[in-house]
Amino acid sequence: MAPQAFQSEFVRTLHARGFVHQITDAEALDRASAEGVVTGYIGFDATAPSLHVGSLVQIMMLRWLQKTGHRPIVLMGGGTTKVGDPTFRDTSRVMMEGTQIAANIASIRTVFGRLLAFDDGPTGAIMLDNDDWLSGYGYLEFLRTYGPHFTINRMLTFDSVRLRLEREQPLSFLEFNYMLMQAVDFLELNRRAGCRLQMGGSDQWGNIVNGVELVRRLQEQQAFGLTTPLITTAGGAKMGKTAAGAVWLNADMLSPYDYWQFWRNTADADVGRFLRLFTELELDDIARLEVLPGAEINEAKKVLANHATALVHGREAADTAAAAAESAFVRGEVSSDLPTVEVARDQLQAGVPLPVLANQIGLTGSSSEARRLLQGGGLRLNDVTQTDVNRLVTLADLGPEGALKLAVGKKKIMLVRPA
RNA sequence: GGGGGAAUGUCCCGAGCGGCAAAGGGGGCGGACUGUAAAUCCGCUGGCUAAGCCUUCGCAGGUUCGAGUCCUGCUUCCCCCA
Repeated sequence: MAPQAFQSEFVRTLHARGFVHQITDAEALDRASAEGVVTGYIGFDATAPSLHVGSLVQIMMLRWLQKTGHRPIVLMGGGTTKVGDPTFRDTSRVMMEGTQIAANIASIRTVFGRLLAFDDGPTGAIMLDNDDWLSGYGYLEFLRTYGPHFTINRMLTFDSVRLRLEREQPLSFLEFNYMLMQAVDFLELNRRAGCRLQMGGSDQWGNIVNGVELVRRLQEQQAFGLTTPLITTAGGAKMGKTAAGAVWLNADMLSPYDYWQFWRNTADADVGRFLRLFTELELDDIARLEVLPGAEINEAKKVLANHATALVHGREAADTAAAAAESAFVRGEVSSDLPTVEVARDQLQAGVPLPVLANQIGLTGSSSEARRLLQGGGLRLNDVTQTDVNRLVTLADLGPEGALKLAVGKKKIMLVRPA
């Protein structure tokens, strides 16, 4: 079916913006979306206190779902996280404690408040936790109820299982059951909230299909699955990893400034694709931006950074980050919006070896790393490249604004103030 | 139950006759060149207020001046036989 032929705004939009990898029954989903409100869900792991940009594609789909007149469900995997999703993982995941999981869910929840409209209307978003039903099942009950609907023969054919076995890596029985739990999630959501659509990354296809089938068998109703392509950078790398670690969505784990920088540093070749996926700009505008020649493409990257940051952190934080970047990179000024760390005045009075200070404020991962950077000419104090490992930093290094600027490379910049 | 293999730097893959902070890649970071891009070239890629000290090769012991390397036991995985 050609993209233009889609009747529903929902399917048409996702298609046009590059979200769609596979759909279980595209025509039927399109029809259902054109006829009325479709309730759809995406499951999120609760292994960390924040989601990262790897989940952003999924989040954007929930936004579009709601924007185009349907109802999104955010399903937190409180129950499944106790088991650990083995899908396309080489090694088993560690099991997590309930209290930790609950804390993670609470933290993740804060991000969704800005991204989706949670209200009582027909398209109001809702958030659920699969622990609510999964932990309630008794073993025999679960086996009797759902066991008959799955065959080992079939389960072994799913790539997620097959590849693990082929690579001769262990797959525990616990993990093997993961796909059953995810299928049951879909069923429960169908019963509780009339959910008919599950979306996810392409690696979730097998799990999603299982859910679609379970709903069809037990509810005698057609359900849909939709997966996104794996989003990689033009360099072929999985998206969202930087030296500093994952690109978190929670501001307390990655500052809006760094988040803005992440998008600003997008490779030329990725700009158009990312604008379509991670902003809600009109496609016509994006088409204009992505073909900007040479260095002008940087304007498109700023637009991308502004919009992407505004979505997650708000307009104000995005503007602040953009302004800080402008002053730091374009004018080379010390901006108070740069990440700032306070250091005891006494310490500066006495003098601190530069590598020790760099490590102390978290600019580098270790003082040894700082030393190496220093020797390689990669560390600057107040914009002057330093090479002396024994350089002492003192109060004399403070600038007119009472702060000193430490930078690793061109992009990792921090301010130090005495306290 | 019996026999044979495997586990290496907390990103990954992977070499390693008893002298090892441990070859070589990939990835990442820094530098040069640029446009806060890509490509290319060069450097770095255990920790420590550091000419020194400390910790690393699945786990626990042992032999030795000295163990990733040899011996014993254990754990996990793979293969063959039953």
